[in-house]
Amino acid sequence: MSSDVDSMQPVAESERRRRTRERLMDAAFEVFAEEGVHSASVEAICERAGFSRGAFYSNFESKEELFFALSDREVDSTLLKASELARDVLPATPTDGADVVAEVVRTMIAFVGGEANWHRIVAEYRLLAMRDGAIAPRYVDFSRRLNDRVVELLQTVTLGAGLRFVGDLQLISRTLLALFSAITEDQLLAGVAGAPDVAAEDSLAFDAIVAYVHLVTEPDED
Amino acid sequence: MSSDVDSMQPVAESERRRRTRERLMDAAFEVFAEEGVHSASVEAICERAGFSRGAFYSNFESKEELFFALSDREVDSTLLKASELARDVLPATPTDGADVVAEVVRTMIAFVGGEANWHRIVAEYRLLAMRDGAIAPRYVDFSRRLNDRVVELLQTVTLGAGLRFVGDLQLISRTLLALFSAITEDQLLAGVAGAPDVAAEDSLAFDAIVAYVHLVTEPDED
DNA sequence: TGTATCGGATACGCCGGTGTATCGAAAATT
DNA sequence: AATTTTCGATACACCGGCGTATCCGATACA
Repeated sequence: MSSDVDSMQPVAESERRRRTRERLMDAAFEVFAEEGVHSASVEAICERAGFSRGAFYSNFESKEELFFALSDREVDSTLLKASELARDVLPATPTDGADVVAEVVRTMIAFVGGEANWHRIVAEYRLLAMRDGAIAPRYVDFSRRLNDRVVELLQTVTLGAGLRFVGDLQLISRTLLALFSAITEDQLLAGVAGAPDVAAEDSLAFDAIVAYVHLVTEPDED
Repeated sequence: MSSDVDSMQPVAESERRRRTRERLMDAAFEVFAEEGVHSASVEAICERAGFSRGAFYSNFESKEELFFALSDREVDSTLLKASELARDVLPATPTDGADVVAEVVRTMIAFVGGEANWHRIVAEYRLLAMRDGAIAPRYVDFSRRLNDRVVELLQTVTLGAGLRFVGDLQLISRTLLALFSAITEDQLLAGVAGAPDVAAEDSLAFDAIVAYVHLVTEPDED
């Protein structure tokens, strides 16, 4: 028997193994975004990562396990970014524009909108959840945690020109998330079709969200 | 040469052929919703429809062509239903409840919310469009036409207790559509996970939409 | 430096699904 | 009723991708 009876855990994976898994997940992120989880072949993922299928099956049991590992990693990263947005980015937004709300919305779009592939993956994650009872709880949990994070954000943040959110923050957060989804989707769709670079402002949803924020904010007596 | 020089068009398809195509589309509708367009095999669709693959390739060039034909059919049907909603269903909504807005929203959910599979297909349609420049324009067109239809609806409809929408109807429509999407997704997700039958009211998005409608309506001086 | 272990590469057999070519029955046409 | 046309069924060859078993080089350890 082992001399150390306490170390029965699956023995911390080697650094090499960890790197390999990361590279496979990086590759899967791209391939999933481009082709979709179902169409993406294990072969394509391995090729992108510069590994063989042998490496893959040595690190993951199946494509599904890889997808779960990947989604966990990206969900954590997304929640971290949301915190960062509330803590660092939003407070630094310039407040000299004509419409402060539009400025803030623009800032948020710029912050999260660049991640086109992540939006594609979230959209597919949601879709998979709408079909598969094994995936649904995972996605719902992500969705709930993201909403909670945004509620925190709304609680702590005061917009540039002394504007403050009023009303039920849960509901406001839910509405904002729905509208932000709509904006990023509009942008993706425009990008995928002809138009090379459309500004967020071109989206109907952009105006919708600005109008909405105006409805649910009021001057903050400070 | 033909005696009738004018009839060079692809000669109206036979009734039999039309029925076969319909049955194949019906089957594809289900299979696409359950498994997704990519994973759905032509074989599975044919089996569901009670045909062989021979029949399929005699009627459609490929799975993609079938998908386009199907989406056209369903998009038309959806737009028709939206008109029906504005013309027949909404005017008949009871107005005796405590919260007329909630009542109207419930009615609309009941009207469109039953179509779980259609929502799955729309979600995938959107996702495919976000990846493929050939599909994007089709989806954007659908999305735009649906929004226009809802704008018409908002223009003509007056809610039960003499409430009227005020503000930019385009933006309101866009917001409502985003929130309705959110509600139906919440319901689907809850259904797919454990919960057998959750009421629309259990969705955070339901409260969000009721709150929003209150924000953008005012008494109609009639 | 020798040896053991680990981790990725290679090679193999297998299967589901594809698209086509051919055939036969049913329907339309005369 | 005879014949032509239409349309779906059947059969076939083919391929991409899968999962495994085995091998071999690199790395860790003594």
